[in-house]
Amino acid sequence: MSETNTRARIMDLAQDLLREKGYTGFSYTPIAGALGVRNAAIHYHFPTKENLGEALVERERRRFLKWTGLKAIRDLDAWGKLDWFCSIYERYSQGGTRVCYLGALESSFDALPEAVQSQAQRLNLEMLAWLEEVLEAGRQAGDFRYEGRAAGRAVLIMSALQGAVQIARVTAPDNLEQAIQQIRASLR
Amino acid sequence: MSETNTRARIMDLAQDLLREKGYTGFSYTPIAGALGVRNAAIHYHFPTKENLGEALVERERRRFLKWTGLKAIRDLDAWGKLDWFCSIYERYSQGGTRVCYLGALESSFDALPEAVQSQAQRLNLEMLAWLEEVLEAGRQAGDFRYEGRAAGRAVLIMSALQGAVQIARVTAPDNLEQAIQQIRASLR
DNA sequence: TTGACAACTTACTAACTACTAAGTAAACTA
DNA sequence: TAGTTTACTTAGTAGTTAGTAAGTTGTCAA
Repeated sequence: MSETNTRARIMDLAQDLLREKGYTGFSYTPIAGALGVRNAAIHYHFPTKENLGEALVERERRRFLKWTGLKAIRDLDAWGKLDWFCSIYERYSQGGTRVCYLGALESSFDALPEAVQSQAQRLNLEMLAWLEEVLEAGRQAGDFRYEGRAAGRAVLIMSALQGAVQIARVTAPDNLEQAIQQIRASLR
Repeated sequence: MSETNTRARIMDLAQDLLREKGYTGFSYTPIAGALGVRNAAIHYHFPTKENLGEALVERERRRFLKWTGLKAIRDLDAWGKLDWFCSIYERYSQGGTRVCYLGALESSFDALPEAVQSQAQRLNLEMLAWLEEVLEAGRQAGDFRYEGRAAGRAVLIMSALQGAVQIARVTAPDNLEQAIQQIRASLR
């Protein structure tokens, strides 16, 4: 009865449910069902839903920080970095069936427990800060062309990606690609 | 015991709750509490939550179609129309406390009853279609400058506004204004 | 081989969810 | 003024939610 990776499997299932139905829309029972395990087993690994939610966003933050620290990413030029950032959202979208973490959490922010709110806020700020730096450096290197502050441009691009995965899900999956093309076009 | 506008007051309260906590995060009880009325009174006006949700989005669709049909809006130039569209989201944001209808609904789309899904989809397509037309006409008139299809640009702008009200709520309310400035800058 | 521990189980609980049936009081209508 | 309708009420329902306490079993270390 070892199967120590149950914890990780819970998180993977919870992640999918969160990004399908939102934070208030997912519960322990379907996770337990999919894992062939009782409800209380989930509570063994994550005593409260707040713990699980926090762990989910924390893992995503660790992943983002790990990736952005990688030489392979750091060595990319400005366009390469932008493409990588957009590809995160293409993966989130999963062909128009899901939305991104922040989109799923932020639209029901007032219903989130405090620990989840603060993790979501931190992930948001970390992604925004990284993107701002890429945009600033890219403009200075002559790769990007845009007006105004890099911080504002970062908000625009991240907002557009977050909004586009949501809109793509209810209209056409292709709309995410449309948005990404336009983001690229607006930086030339 | 007349007070016939209870129906409208229910909708107004439900609207606020929906845009604070999302569809699955709001329930009849707090609405009844705020109105000083019993739970069952809400069910008298809206038998099911699906009915209430549908009525909410339908009303928003009617409003959007009414406004866009108005001479005052139709007579605006391209920049004026764009500004009006952005102002919808400034109103939605309410100083960074709420999100827009579509953002609230789309991020938990798989948890919505069918009637609400289809209303949300229709509102989305109607807004996108209107914006596309404005962008196309604006480019032809020489007001806007951008590359690629107008439909793609419409997705970009609407995605950005929808995402920005969400991001503004958890970071800084000012971020919506930053995004709007950048939308404008990217059309010049 | 014993005892501690990890990873569960069974069997619950309290609170909340959407929803309903039956009754009531005031207003409007024939 | 009798009957109908409108806008509720009281008093429930069944289902789901997050969470808990106490017991069970396999693994491993001393």
